[in-house]
Amino acid sequence: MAQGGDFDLQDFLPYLLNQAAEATSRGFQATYRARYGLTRTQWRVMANLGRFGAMTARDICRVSHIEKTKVSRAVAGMETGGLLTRTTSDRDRRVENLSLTPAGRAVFAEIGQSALKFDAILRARLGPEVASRIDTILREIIALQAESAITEDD
Amino acid sequence: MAQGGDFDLQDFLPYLLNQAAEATSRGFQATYRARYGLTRTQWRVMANLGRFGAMTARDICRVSHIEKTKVSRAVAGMETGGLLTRTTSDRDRRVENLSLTPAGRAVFAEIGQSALKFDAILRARLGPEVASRIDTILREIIALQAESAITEDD
DNA sequence: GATTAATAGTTGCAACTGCAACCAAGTCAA
DNA sequence: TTGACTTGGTTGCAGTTGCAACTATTAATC
Repeated sequence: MAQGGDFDLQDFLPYLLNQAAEATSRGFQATYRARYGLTRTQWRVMANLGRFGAMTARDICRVSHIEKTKVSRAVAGMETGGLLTRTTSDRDRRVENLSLTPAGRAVFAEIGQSALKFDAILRARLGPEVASRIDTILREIIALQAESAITEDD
Repeated sequence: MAQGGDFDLQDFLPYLLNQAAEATSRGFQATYRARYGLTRTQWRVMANLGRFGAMTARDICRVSHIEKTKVSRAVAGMETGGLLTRTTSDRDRRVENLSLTPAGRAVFAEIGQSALKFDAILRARLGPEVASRIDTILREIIALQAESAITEDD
């Protein structure tokens, strides 16, 4: 029976995923942070709006699994930065419809292009076989966790 | 030629990695945080010390790519929590040798065991083929980024 | 209609983070 | 030795985060 002392962090899947995620994210961060003054959450919000058009904050939370308070603050910042506008819905005045301004769309187009390039370089280095494989696996992992939180009661 | 507007966050490798990492980490976080009051960095420091015995803060930074200030603060907290001791080296009085106390080793053994279990469940769900494959790929990605930061100059 | 519950979004707070600046100790060279 | 440089580790600060508590609006129940 395995003892806790046998545990090696370097083989722990959540740790490996974190390392890989941080390694790749760090490189791209410069693009949206230094060059456009966006936080990561802001960039993600922008990416969703750029992709899907108008959405509510709640929609963004759903599709990208970001905390609603993070989205709230990101949206506030982007609004004052002139990147998006919000209009409260007539049907339900709790709801706000978010959409990128022309300026916001322009920024999205530029960062999006950098992102495509970045992704392509990354995948080129991994090779086509691995590059296509990794997507499937990662999505599987994400889905796994969504469907049921792992409960370990000692 | 691809335009920035074609960009889809859901296919962006850094994003997928982040989602997968967060999904898996969140589940395990409860174990070390709620149950033992450790931060993630503290848990990682502990895992390294538990695995390798005495190390310096600098060593920990090297092997696990954690910022030195994070390590510094984690170590301080763990010391006041009675989980580790530091003794300044005689040869070089800048250096501090860190090692777990018996209490620290006990906690490590328990969390380590939970971690092994957690990892096993995760891999079981993925299936053996994927589980073994993902390690290789992730390590490849980590190594990629280490050897050379991607530079994209528009 | 009044009461209760649910939902969209915000805010306060305490903790965590990253970066740059810092201190103390050691090295190297003249 | 003195000075310039490196290195191990800490600290200050400004920004980000997560959680719980909050407001405002709508829905449900009686």
